[in-house]
Amino acid sequence: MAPYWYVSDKRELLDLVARKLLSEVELPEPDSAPWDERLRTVVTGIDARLHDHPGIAGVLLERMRSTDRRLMNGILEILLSAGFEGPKVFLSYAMIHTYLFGRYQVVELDTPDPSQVDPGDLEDALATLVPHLSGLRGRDFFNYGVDTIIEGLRAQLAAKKRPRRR
Amino acid sequence: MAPYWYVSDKRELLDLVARKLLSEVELPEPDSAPWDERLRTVVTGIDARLHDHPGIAGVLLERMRSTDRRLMNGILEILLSAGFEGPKVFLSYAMIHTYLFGRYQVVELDTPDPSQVDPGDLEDALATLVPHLSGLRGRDFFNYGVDTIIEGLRAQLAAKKRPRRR
DNA sequence: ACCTGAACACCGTTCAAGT
DNA sequence: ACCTGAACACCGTTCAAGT
Repeated sequence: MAPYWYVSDKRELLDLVARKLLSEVELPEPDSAPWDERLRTVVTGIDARLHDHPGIAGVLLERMRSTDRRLMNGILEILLSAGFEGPKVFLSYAMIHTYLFGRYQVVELDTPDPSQVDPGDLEDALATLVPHLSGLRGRDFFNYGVDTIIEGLRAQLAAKKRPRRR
Repeated sequence: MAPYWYVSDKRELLDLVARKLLSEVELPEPDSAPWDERLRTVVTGIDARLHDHPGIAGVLLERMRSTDRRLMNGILEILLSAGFEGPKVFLSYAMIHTYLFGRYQVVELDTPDPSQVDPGDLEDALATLVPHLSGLRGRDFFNYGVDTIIEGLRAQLAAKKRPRRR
């Protein structure tokens, strides 16, 4: 019961834990590398911390506010240095935030036992793809997701400078 | 208490609700439009449903399994038609899944009242950006996120065919 | 076969009482 | 100032009893 003297809520307690956890993540020096590499570095650092304490990801996903201010600033600055402006900086941040912390809410998809799946069902895309699933690890999902987001952001930057395609 | 006769768990009950909800989402005809447009259509359809019942998003985020099989297949087929192969199909699906359902876990970021933020703090990227935040709506986050993911996926497809850059 | 009501375990929170 | 223990409300689940 003692914590209740310091904190008014369980939520608030978890916020503190979350902040503490993220405060240990290092931010790369501003000019140490191009923006995409720096972004990958921070995001990987965060992910490493979450890996050890996956329960905390939920707290962070829910409330951007409880994200360590220093870290959030660090990411915003990387995005600014990439060339994002105004609202785009936030839109980009929110996307990264959602993916990064949302990941840990997804229970490592329990593979439907390949032998259980009816392989005759060719209509069923899932069934025919199941064999590929067993080789995938959490790391693969993370790397692919981060790659895709970075490429997507790069495209957004390019779109700003050229005539729209859409 | 009656539900407990049909279902062994609260979780299982919510799974059924989630499936029912997604079963109402329409899938575009396979050749009706290019893959990216079709993807945007499904994803927007899902989002519309979630918008009315945001509580369900959490269930879907947690367990890919409880996603309506028909819908998941529909998305996998769109990805296949885009040119993704083997594991990449899943990696791409997982990314979309995480973002789409994760979104609803993020409480609409409570803007730190602009007048509260110290504007003198120029070190603080967040503080200087706050003015841009007030104009942003949930729709904006969604559209930007989906755009970015689609562009990211397009880049992944292109990377497959050309020599690697990384 | 299906529903109801009472009971139980569990957990977040409060509060009075301790030191 | 800070901690402890008992009490309470709330919720998921069980189970015996109803129809």
